[in-house]
Amino acid sequence: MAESERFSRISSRLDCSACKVRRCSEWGILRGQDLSLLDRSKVVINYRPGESIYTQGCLCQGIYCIVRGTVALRKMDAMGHSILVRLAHAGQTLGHGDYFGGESHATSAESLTASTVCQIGRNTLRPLLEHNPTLWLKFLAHLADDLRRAEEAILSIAFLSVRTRLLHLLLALKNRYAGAQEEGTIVIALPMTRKDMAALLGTRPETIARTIHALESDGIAAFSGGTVVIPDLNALMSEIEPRKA
Amino acid sequence: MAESERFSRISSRLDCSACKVRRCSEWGILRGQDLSLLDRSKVVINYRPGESIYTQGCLCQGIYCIVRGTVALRKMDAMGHSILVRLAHAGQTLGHGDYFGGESHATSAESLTASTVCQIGRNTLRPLLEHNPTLWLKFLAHLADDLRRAEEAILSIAFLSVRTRLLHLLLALKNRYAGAQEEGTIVIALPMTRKDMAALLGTRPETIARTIHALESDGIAAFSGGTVVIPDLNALMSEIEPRKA
DNA sequence: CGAGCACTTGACAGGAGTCAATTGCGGTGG
DNA sequence: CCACCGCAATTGACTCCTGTCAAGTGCTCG
Repeated sequence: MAESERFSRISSRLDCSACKVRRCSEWGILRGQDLSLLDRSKVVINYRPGESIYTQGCLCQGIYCIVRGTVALRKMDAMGHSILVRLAHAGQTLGHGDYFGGESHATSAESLTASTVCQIGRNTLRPLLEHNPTLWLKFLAHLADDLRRAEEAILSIAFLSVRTRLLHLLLALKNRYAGAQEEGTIVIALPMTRKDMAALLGTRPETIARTIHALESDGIAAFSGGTVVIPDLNALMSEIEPRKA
Repeated sequence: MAESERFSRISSRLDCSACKVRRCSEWGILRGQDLSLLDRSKVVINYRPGESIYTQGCLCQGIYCIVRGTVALRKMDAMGHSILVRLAHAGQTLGHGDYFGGESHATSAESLTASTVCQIGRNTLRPLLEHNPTLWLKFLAHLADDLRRAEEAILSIAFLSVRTRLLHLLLALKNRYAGAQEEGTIVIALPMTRKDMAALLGTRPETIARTIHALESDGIAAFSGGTVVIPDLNALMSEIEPRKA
């Protein structure tokens, strides 16, 4: 592949002070000395689709910041079953839970698209936290949000049908992956396979395929490869919203 | 009830520096000024079984530390379904996720047994965190652990049968609620109702009753009201452990 | 004693998992 | 250029676990 010849694992230098995604992330509050320490110490790594960023059970070396691309966090149990815990996007931080919680990674991170990730090691992180107490708060807020989402995922797996969960997923994907939309019609470019959708909803690929078929029969959504067209968002919404008792 | 006449909502003073559970909690690192600030500022509240400590959606006023008793954290969705997110025991902290993550509580806390809880308000917490950076780390580690457990709960609901999940639950309860055991026989005093066990496993009370019946038929566990007897732990374990492929 | 709740049990239906076969697509190599 | 391989996706057939509805029991409390 021509592109693979041009691919370089370690990026040429990226300037943190000019980094757009930094401002939306935990690192947005850094200034002066701290910012230049971050800039000097970080390691910028490029990943191709499907490549592993870190692996569940392995030693946690630091914290990762996504500059570009979409990353999937997966978790496996003892029997080899695996779920997709969540998707992470540019500007978001990875591995903070593992870094603060224990020595090893509780999940695996895999780049879904071509991605660029900055790795911030322990020795960099420590002085940054000492100089910026606000940074603690940022990570706490992030973790608290992760926890809230995980608890909501438990509720949704326990009580909602696969069909309803899939509709919720489409709604969530719309906010980030919706393309040009014409007169109320919504077009979403799915960032993952059916298999991953199944892993995200805690079900199996076959069930996803069947549910997709049902949605198409009902005219709620039309799937074609990695693209979904939702002709009428209201129809989708009205099926999601809890009926009054 | 005679006891209810003696019940007092606000406790007479408890001395933090003599508090045994404090040493196992986040507050164990506090010394001197900070410790006496905590001691002066905390509010000690007693709860009877079933009483609410805080409610999902309400404003988060601070952080809670359990001195005595067992507390259930519940979460409800828009349709009124509710799960029991986790149990919390003496020495554990409540509400830290909500305090750092947002303005309102993402779960409700309800005392299952007679409990005593210390409330630490925002104005107390702020100076404590400023003087003790380690405290940040403690809360981060606690949240990271909560998150890890929540993710494992998702895995278990998605892939394990109710029967297997119930066995896992018994195993977890054994560590904390197992009473006097004679020659390998394990006796557990359940701290909750069947309904709560169902809410903890993401299923319904009827299914719990049926699964309990099946376990008794198989001689794995004998339920009698709030007591479980497990005659052979190995039989239970061998059903849980993943079979080799 | 009656009300209410926790728990149990039965009958029943349906959603979702499993196994298996088939199709379609993209990449590889001859 | 085309055959072949591997993987994603689909579809069918079938099972059964689990939720739902309903009735009944036993206990506690007022």
